[in-house]
Amino acid sequence: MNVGDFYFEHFRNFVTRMYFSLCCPRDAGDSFYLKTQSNKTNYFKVFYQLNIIKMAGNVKFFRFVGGYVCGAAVTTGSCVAVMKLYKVEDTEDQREPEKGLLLIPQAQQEIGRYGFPLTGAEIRYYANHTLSYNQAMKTPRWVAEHLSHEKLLGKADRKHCKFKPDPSIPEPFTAHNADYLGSGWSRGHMAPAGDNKTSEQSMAETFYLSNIVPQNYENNAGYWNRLEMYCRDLAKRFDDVWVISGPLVLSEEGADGKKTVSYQVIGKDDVAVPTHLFKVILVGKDQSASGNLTNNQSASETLALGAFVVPNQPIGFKRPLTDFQVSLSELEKISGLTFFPKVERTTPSLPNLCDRDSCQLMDFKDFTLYLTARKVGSARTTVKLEKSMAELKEQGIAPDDYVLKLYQEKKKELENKEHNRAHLP
DNA sequence: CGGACGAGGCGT
DNA sequence: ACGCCTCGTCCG
Repeated sequence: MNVGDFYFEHFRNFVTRMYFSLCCPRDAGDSFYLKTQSNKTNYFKVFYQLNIIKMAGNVKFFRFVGGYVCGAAVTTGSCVAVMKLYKVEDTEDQREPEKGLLLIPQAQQEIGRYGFPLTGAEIRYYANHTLSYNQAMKTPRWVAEHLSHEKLLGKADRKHCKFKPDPSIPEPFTAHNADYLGSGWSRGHMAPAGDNKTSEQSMAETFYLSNIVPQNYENNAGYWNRLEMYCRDLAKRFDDVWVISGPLVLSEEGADGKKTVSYQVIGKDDVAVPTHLFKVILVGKDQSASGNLTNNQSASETLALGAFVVPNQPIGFKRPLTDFQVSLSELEKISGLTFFPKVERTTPSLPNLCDRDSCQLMDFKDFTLYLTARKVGSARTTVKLEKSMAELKEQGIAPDDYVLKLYQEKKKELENKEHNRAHLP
């Protein structure tokens, strides 16, 4: 195959794909997608939007457009133009491979006459998180978020939120609360509620079951919780923190040496229970103020990345986070995902987050003090208040100044309240 | 911070 | 009478 044939093949493929993409049903998410495409694909956007609007439902017109694009490109005979189109194809492909397209070979038109299978894996956008859903597992494939110091301030309260099916997920593919309740598994957030203190709306959206996976109770409230806290802590030391989290079902090697993938499903919807959870953390410092570096240069010099795979089971305080760190390429291989595709993969690989930062989770003492502070702050009776403090003592931990101050303030408040109530007429 | 669960009120 | 929701309580 010579160079000309090579480009022609890709060009033909592109045009064919575009043809089908115009014919396939598209959901509400797609128009949003168009608005968010990079400048690189601008001309494609215009073409797409104009024609989808003007010619909706007119198959003949689609054929005409296909021919027009084909003819125009061919007559220019420009390799540059073809390469440009090829680039666009790449972008589109990566985004929604199931809605592929186009023209040509008669054979493809016949094969796709009634459309190709849809996976529902398109990217879904929420106020403060983004995800791709797995309709077979009834869980997300991955959930992405961006943390910053400012975004973590706020008073939104999870007590006002409820777990519920994501209204944007088709009913046959969504999980329900009943699947989880009494199953022995808790509803574990991928994008944590605690990352959405600034907005009741964005916090409420993290309670959609599209953002939830069946998670071991102790893991959820313990180790994974502390990992999420560490991510929020990173936002104090770095300008930007990007986090991508999701479930995994990893194979296990049996006594006979055969590797097998096996996982529980729960409820009438058969929600898949992951064997592991992953979290990829990318941090960056904004150096735009400090110099004349280009964006790319500054990015490559200030980014650091850590990838972690944590078993979906109780994990104590003895295990350091680094025990669960894996290389990005390793995680990509087992997850089937390519993370942060816009970050240049040069050698050597990105700086290790755990070299640039501690990767240390809160220890038992600090974590227990933190929980005690929460309980003291929310105590509604002096009995509960004293109980929280007694528990702390039982665990051999002396209250620090913060807990002590909180305790004394709360004690006064509750004593007054209870005294008044007792003397009410 | 992360969760579940039971009692009681409300609508059918 | 039953199911659903809210609230309060409980645990790590």
